[in-house]
Amino acid sequence: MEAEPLSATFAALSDPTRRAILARLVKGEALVGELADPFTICLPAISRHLKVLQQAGPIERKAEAQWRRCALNPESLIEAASWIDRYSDFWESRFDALEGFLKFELNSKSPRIRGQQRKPKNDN
Amino acid sequence: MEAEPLSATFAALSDPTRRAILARLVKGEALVGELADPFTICLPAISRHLKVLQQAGPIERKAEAQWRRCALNPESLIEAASWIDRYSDFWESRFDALEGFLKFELNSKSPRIRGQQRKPKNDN
DNA sequence: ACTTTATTTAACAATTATATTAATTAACCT
DNA sequence: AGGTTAATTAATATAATTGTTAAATAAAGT
Repeated sequence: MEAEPLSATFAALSDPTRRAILARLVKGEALVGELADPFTICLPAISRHLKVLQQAGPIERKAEAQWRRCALNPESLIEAASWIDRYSDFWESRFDALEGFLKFELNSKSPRIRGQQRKPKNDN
Repeated sequence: MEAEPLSATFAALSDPTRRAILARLVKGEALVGELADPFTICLPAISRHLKVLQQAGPIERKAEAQWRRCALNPESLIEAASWIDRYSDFWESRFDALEGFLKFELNSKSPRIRGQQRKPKNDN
């Protein structure tokens, strides 16, 4: 519940329960009860996590009678990813340097393709 | 200062002072005093922020006499970016849907290139 | 040895976050 | 109307975060 959008988004992502909720929602929309199901913590706690996620941006909730259907709203996640991406130049140049060092003497100076160094997606 | 690496990294990024410190370090290594300079908060507070950043991964500190030289250590940032990237498929399919809608009737069904939809890098 | 410089740690206060149980709201069903 | 279901809010306890000032560490300069 930070004033700055980025701070709020990163804070929202800093909790494993909330990340698990997002991981669930990427598979499709869900009601609060469905989201709460896999967790041992009480429903009000989940409700608060959802509120944090909504206020920080990553999810939206629409009322359907007595239910609340939750869905991903990726805009803020894009903002967060974009912020971290400022450092991709930095780490890519580092990887390039390492790669260059490992390949030195072989086909040195041959142009290399950038990007795609990012690690494969893993769970939670 | 979370047990889980990802939680710790996102928590570290959730503070604007710490993000500003990282933004400074991408331009090159710096001593604690230099990092503290632009801020109005006291030095011990900065020192703690640096400790949080180090324990969460994004920076490393090496002692040089009575100085501590701080440098980026992008590994954990890559992990964080990778985590968010799980959602890129989701938001890209959304953008594709929007794009497809806007272009409907024109050259519909023509294959489109994926990726590069990410927003340009902005400050802090 | 004494002082200065750079940084960290300790002690403390204020704020924020998280979980729990109990109470409340709101819509549906009969 | 009365009861059930879904979810949120209130009240409360506890823990974590952040900032401040004062004290401690540690190396360098004199």
